[in-house]
Amino acid sequence: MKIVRVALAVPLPRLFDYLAPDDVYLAVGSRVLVPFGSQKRVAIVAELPEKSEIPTDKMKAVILALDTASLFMPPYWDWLHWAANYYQGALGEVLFQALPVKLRNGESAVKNDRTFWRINAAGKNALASGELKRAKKQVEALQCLLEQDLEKGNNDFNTAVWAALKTKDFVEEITVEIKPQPWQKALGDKPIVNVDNRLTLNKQQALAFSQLMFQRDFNVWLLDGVTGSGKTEIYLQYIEEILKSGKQVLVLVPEIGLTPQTVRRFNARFNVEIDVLHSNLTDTQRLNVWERARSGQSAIVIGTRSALFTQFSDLGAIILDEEHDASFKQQDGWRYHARDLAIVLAQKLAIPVLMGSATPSLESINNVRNGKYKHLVLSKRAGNATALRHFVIDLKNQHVQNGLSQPLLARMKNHLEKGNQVLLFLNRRGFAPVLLCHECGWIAQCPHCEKPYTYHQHQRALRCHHCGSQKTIPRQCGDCGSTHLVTTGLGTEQLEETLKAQFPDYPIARIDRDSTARKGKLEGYLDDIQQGKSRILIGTQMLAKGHHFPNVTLVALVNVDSALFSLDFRAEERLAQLYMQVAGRAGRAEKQGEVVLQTHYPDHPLLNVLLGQGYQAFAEETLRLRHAMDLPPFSFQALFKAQARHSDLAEQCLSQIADFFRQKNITGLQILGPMPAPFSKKAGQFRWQLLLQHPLRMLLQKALRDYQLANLEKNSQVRLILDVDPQDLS
DNA sequence: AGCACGCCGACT
DNA sequence: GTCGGCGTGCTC
Repeated sequence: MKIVRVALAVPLPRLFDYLAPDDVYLAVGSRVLVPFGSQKRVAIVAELPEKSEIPTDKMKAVILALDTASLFMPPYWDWLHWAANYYQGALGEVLFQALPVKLRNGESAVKNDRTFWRINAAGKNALASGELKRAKKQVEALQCLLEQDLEKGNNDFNTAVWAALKTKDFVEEITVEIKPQPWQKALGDKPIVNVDNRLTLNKQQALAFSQLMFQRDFNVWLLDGVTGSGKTEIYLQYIEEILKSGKQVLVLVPEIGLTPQTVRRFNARFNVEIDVLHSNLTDTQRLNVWERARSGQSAIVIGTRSALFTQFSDLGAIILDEEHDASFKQQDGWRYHARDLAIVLAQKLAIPVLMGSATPSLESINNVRNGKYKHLVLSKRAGNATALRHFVIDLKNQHVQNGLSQPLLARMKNHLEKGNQVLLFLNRRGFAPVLLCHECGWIAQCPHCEKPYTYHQHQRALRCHHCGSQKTIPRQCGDCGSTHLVTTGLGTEQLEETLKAQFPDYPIARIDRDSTARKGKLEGYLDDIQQGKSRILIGTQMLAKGHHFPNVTLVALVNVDSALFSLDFRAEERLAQLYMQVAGRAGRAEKQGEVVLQTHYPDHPLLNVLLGQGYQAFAEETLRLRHAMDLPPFSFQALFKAQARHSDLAEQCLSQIADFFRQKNITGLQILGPMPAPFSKKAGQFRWQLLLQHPLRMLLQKALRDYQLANLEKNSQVRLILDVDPQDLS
């Protein structure tokens, strides 16, 4: 008997040893079925050790080998180990997440046949006789089958429809053997690219393109181009070159960016095999894409964050659009950043990464400065959109109605009466309410940390989220003595109510996570907006990206203050990115566009830099401030989050961890907290957090490894999450 | 993460 | 008497 060390899909930071007969071939990276506790589970062979610490009589035996070879190609295997280590995830969780669901559940990885539904004579008769007219979907399915067979699990009808047709004996299952053929072969005599769709590059684009062509090995390129400057055309022509060299391309886009238009543009340009990984694929379809990329059948794979785990037989480049977008950060399970992981993968594969943004993250701008990334700049806009006018409304001493000032209401009225649409943005990401004086703009601040206190309504208290100190709510402004103190922030529903009362004649669309939770809802709303059925649009971040609304002429950022004084140091950066995107929304067509910002701080220096000098200047100024305060990208962070039914338990758990790091006495390590999380109580759970910060990534990593090795005793009533390089401190 | 074990309240 | 609520502890 030999020993196999396997990884399981459990969040435990260890591997498990099993016995296997000597004559069973088990490759590292292949799957096995093992008994685990009272269940049978799929595991991945991680190592084949000589001996085990576990006594032989305690070890169980592998039930079955599921693969004859590793499911992970060597560079991907190394990369996933690196990722598990860096993001402090359990190897099992990481490896399993990198596989399509069907493979996680133990289904066969090699598919050499495909099963199709085919209509039979009885089905044709049924269709002709109209006997099925009550089962609309079944009729539709049969009609599709008249045209062609449909693959099982890879079509637009659900399993219930097929089950019904099968029992009525109207359809048959046809199994066809398939021989995978590389995409070049599938292409045949057709050219890779439809040349007549290709746009001519302007001087700037051509310069950027020739730089890209000049260095074809591992390089990270930041294509920094304003909206409409033609980033996509560069991507397309770059992809063309990669394809011509016989290699495949991975295209990563933000969640909101994977629209039918994007896919259509790729399909119109290229004749090659393109696979799209979007959120409503079936598990069978996902497995197909995985298999096709791995065996070289697809030339291009387009997808969101998780598409990064597609393996390719011969990948030539990774394109990552909207590099700054928050959706590249996984926010549950093991919390990786797809942009950063893509770069590590590209390095292992010795291929280039091309990422683009109109508003690059400060991390990336800094990486350009220190020479890690190469900068490509597109500053010229292709079209001739009319210049945008912006207005800052000073909220101090204004009559404000649920966050809406009179000048804003007047401006809205004006635009609406001209027949145009109005878009109101509420930026609630990383939101924590702050107490401020409506007359002079004074903010209640912690005297020790010089950071704004967070207003806790139910506790009737102000609390500092840096040092944890607490204070009763003052009745007067600390500066001018006024008693008119207000809290920043309101919700989209509140805003909708107020606007309904103000503008009863204009239909309102509210677009946020809650109102668009159901599938297809967002698309419906967007259609209504396009057709002008909604005149006032209220939205969060979702509405800012990618959509083009030609009749929106007024865009207002209702709630800028909470971003200017957020606990999260990235809030200003996000506001600036939102502002730039929003500015791209208004006035794209012939009509004059206006952007309005409401704030108690019209003189805020960062706001002035952004509005007066643009994003680049804003980024430089903000980087200077981050540098002065040792914040990322000039330091590295890890965030521990604890949740428990009792506040004390969560706090104690983090205190214990904080003590552990304090005892280690690591030079340069800052230990901030434990402090209550900005939303300190959610769904009956109390949330606390502890932030670690170090100027050197390596030393922070070492500290985290020491912590994992120490294996501190933990209370099972506390849920503990570790977020390496957190993007969101709230 | 699952799942079993175990110890208390409200049901036929 | 027992069905099932979820706290606790373990998985090679």
